[in-house]
Amino acid sequence: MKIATWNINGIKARIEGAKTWLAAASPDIACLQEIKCVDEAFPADAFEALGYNVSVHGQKGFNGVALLSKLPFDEVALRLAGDEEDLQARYLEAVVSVPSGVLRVVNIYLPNGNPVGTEKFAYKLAWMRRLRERVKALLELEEPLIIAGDFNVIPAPDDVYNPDAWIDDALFRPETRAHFQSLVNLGLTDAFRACHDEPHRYTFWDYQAGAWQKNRGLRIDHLLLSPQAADRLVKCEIDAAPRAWEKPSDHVPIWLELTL
DNA sequence: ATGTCGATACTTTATCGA
Repeated sequence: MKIATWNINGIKARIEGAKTWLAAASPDIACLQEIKCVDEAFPADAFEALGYNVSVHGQKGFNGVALLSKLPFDEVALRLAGDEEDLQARYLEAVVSVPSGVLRVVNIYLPNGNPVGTEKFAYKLAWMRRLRERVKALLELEEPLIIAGDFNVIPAPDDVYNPDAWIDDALFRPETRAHFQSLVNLGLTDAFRACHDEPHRYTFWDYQAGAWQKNRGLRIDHLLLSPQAADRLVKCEIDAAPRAWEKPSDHVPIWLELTL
């Protein structure tokens, strides 16, 4: 079973690229972030035509996540527990049935948090604490579980082209990295790092200043696995090719294969 | 290099978020 995550940076602007990539890569489940549209505007029919069931949690203009699955959804949850007043569309959790039992997928668009020192950074850290609480509860189910998405976290200095230039950024602040480590320390496996130890492998290149051409990127899109999922991990790859396409997202897909 | 992109609005050029 192949599971992918991709911050597409606007589904209206990216529908052709998304269809092209999905048709070629054919993941069984795809987690999309930053769809930047309301539920009614999401082009579900285009993905249904490719064989996907579609679940959307959108909002006007910003954020927004969607789950595409060739397997039907048994359960869907659209909110991250812990703050009833948080209305930002950044979370979508689903359960599907697989031959070995169930697979649970949590699709997240974790807050960016810049600039540091503002309420945005406080919101990011609070959101990470809420995510940790949810994941802690889910791990007690002892199921294959994947937390996938745009984490807006650079886990280590080897995951950024120039760590010194990023030390004051919300994606790389010590507090951010500590919160991410605390999440992983619940017993999760970073699927990409379980399969690859080479430094400077990226999932994002800024649109500005020729970042893609100069390979000045960040590894901020992640697939974290429960022990039951990690035991079944076969491979995990970043597909950087779409970054060179016409009208690209600034992120590229990352996917993994599990034996389920 | 203040270098780009996507969405929005009392739109045709600004603003915001990333």
